[in-house]
Amino acid sequence: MAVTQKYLIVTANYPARRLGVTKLQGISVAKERCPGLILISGEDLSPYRQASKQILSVLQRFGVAERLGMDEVFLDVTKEVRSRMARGMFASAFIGHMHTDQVKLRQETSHRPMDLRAAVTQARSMHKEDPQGRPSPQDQEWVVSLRIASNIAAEARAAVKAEVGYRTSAGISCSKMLAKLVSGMHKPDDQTILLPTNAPSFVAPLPVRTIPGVGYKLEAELTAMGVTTANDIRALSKTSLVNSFGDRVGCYLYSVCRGEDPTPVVQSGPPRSITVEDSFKSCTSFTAAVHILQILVPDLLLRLREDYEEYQRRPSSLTLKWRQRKQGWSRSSTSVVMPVQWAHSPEQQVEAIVQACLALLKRNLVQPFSLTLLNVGATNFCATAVRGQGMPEAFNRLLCRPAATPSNEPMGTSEAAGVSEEVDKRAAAAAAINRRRDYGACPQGKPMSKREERLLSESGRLLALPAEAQQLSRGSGHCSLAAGDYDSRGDTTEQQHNASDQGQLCMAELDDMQHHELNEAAVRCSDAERSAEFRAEVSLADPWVRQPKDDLSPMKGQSTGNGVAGKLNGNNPADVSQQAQPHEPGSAAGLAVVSKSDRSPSSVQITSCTKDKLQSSASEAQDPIAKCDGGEEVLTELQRLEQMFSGNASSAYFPPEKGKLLTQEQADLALAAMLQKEEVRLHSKRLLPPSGGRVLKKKAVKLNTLDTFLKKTPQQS
DNA sequence: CGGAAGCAG
DNA sequence: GTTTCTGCTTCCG
Repeated sequence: MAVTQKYLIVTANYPARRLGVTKLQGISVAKERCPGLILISGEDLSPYRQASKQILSVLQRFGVAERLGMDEVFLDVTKEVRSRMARGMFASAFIGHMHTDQVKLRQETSHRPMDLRAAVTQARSMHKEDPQGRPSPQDQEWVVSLRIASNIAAEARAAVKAEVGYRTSAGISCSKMLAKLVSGMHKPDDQTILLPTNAPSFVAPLPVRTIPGVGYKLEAELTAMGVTTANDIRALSKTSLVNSFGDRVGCYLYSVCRGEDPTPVVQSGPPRSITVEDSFKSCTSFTAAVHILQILVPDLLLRLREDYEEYQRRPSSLTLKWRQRKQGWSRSSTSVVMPVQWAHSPEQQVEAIVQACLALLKRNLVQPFSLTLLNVGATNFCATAVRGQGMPEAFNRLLCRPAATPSNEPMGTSEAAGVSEEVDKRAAAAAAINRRRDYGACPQGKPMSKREERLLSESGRLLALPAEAQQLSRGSGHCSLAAGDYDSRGDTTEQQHNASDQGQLCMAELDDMQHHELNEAAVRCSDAERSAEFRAEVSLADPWVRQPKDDLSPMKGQSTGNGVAGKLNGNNPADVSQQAQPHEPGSAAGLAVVSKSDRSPSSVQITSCTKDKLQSSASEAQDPIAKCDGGEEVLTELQRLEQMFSGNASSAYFPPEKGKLLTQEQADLALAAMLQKEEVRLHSKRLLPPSGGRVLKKKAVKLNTLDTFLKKTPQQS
């Protein structure tokens, strides 16, 4: 069995791999090698996200868990090891395969040179004897703690199997790098131990590419220097490594080639970004790009809604990335303040994002272009306010999530959304994801003909699969996604049907005039304006926001030249001093559990988080603002703003963001800007009588500052 | 600070 | 024929 995306195999189960099916293989090649191959569409990742979440929530019971991509987790079980030692619960034996220098390695595939496998699968050793020889006291301490760690790993994996149903593999050692290196040694469904004693000789002969953090580029650079193995790196001085590769990478390489890795396991929180993307052979016009965005954006919004339900947070930035045909791998990207009003209807939200993306695209590209990928994403998440907390009820209704309600209280109106409705939404979204297709592209990587290319760029319309590609999809039974898609399009217009019959599905042309207007409006609305609006809407404080580095780093500014490499993938080197020292014998045990599922060979996503900060910051944000009756109608925007402004409540609505507290003045300025803008809007719609200066009267001082503020902000252009 | 690049699965 | 769909971190101007 294999999972597909577009025309590629993205992962395959072990029987298929044995027959030569590999990751990122063309489906046709895979079918040749394995005619009976069963293909599963992997376009919708949500089942994998869910599975990953379940697995992570089990593993988290055993220690500090750090997600690595979609299906691997680092677990630091130091605490549990110590606790067991303190209680006298010593393990009588290792569980798993002890990796020693005697065990030969083999390369699993040339496709993935970084994967290490033991050449000879030893008889499964549940009670492997301790290594022979006379270990030093230090080594002996490691033996004791890693014996316990290997038992914990076995328990954790057993729990995953019992509770979620997946087989897993694990590596057990004193650091992330070592645990990871040996984790796949006895895949599937077994674990491998590496004693720190054996680390230097284990690492030395490895090709540099096997070292986590050494990718394609770094390997190439090293090779150019005549360095191919970890041992070759050892010949280089730390100074020369730092000179060649910079502080971070240089120090990391220096440590790692000696079998040492000081990077700590860092508890993973909720994702810091959520993105959706689609690739295609070609997209040459803004109109075509809009079609693609209209498929992607609803999916993004659904994921954001789910994220909101889980974490009560909203993103404050919208990012757009694209790849151009000629540029190969590189992606360009740009971002703006998230243009969405969360109180608006889903349709309005989609439209707002699509138009913002279009504006970004227009700012960066001129037709005709040739995009091969679009990615829309949300980042900079901020926690939302809690209902109540001294906010006016109108504000609560508009901007806040509901306060926790007692279980016996009847469901509110909007929150009552209902479980079935949620399920419907998810199903609809899955259908939407499955509507993703190759657009102008063909499966099997068949390029578009010149004529098709020309048609695409001339008409600005989107072409779908040519007839022969449809035939292929239908006939072979693979890519059931593509075939089923056509059949299930109940809403196709007549025009589309006709086009489809000719082998070219022209998706409905949008009303260009309408687009043009909307786009102009989007461009007119400056980022600063949207920013002000948005900040009012969300963000009291982000409970998961990272502490500013200064706070975490008492050693900031000090030298890191003590052999401690900065974490390659992300930590302040100073953190190490405050966490378990992986190389301090007996005090720590790193454990990597590599959770590679067999049931569905790929998975994703997050679980836990700490919410303690939310309450405190929310209560800090309380402000003695004018109370409103709960039962009144929703205020008009202008009234609402005025109320906030006159009530001196601005700071309540522009509270800490990313650890920074807006000053009262800044908050007032932002609020005043919103107020002014809203007045202009209402005037332009003739909803207000001409009465300039109304705002000015209220807070003359502030608005003087506002004038200078606006002058300094070159947003008129 | 935004965007590019590199790494990861 | 270097490709999928993500997500993270660091570097750099």
